[in-house]
Amino acid sequence: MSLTNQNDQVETREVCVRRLDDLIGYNLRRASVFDLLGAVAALEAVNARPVAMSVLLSIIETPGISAAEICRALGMQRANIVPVLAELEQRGFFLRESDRSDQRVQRLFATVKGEEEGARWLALVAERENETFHRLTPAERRQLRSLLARIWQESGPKQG
Amino acid sequence: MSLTNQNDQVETREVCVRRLDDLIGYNLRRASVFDLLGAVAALEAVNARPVAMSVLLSIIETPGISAAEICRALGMQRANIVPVLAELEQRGFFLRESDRSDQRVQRLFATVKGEEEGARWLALVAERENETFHRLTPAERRQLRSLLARIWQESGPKQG
DNA sequence: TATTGTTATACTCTATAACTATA
DNA sequence: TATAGTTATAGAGTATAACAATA
Repeated sequence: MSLTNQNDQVETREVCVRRLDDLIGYNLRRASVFDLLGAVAALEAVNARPVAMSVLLSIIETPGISAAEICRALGMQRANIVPVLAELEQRGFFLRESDRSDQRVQRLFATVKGEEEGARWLALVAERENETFHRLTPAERRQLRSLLARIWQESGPKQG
Repeated sequence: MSLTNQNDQVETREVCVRRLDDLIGYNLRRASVFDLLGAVAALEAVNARPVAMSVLLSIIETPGISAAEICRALGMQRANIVPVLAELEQRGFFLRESDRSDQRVQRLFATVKGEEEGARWLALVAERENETFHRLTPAERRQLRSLLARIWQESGPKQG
């Protein structure tokens, strides 16, 4: 027991940080910005932004999801989803339906056009990722995704 | 030869993207934001921001580096480093010295106080990373950092 | 009292254009 | 002409406060 704890303690301090490049967070940020530039470029052809794609895919993947639920899932503020939804709605990608049991919430459902467009956007970004991560093998990409998911997922509603 | 190529082709398409969560970039972004919140919180106690830390550490790690060189290394605009340097200079963390052979450039050198503060900031952020990445083992953290570094490093001056 | 959708607003970060001085 | 440092400004992205309607 105590031996195991001791080993964990030692292991926790095993990662030595001497320079900026040693920080995981720094590399995380640089890689994320690098990737984001690619995603923005890939979505330019279809007049979309990464956040809009995330919102549309949330509606497609969870039919009937509400705006507030999307915000909680994506980690964004309720106020900021309003113009995003307005544009997606104007382009005919989803419909709003009042919840019968709770008049406050609007249930969102993707149209066929919205489903097609969302799938197209996702494919464009996924294709671009082949370039962005061309230095990594498929196995390395899967592992990277798995490691990243473990960092932020199940982290609770508010960072922690 | 052609068999190898075929296998590579197959491998490139092996990573299947059906949902938003399948995108590496999405997980990259979420993990980066999650980490950044921690870094910002860790640096609040010393009145610093992540970018200011990166700039100060650049000066410490490369004595005599110029502002333009820092910008190229960190991937930021020259215009945006001005207020960052102004604050670091005002706090006495580095000195400017005109380059003798080129009067346009200023060589930047950290003071002892600046070196101490930079090391302190780095330690604070590194300590925070132990929380941020507590779900990953030390080996996984090193591998993550290695994978991330390969994504953005040696990517040329302008994304690619 | 709490939540949804919304508006308005502020703040941060980043991007662009232009200027000067030097090369 | 090209670059360094600088200024001013514009644009995203995100955050906060408040509101009406509903629970």
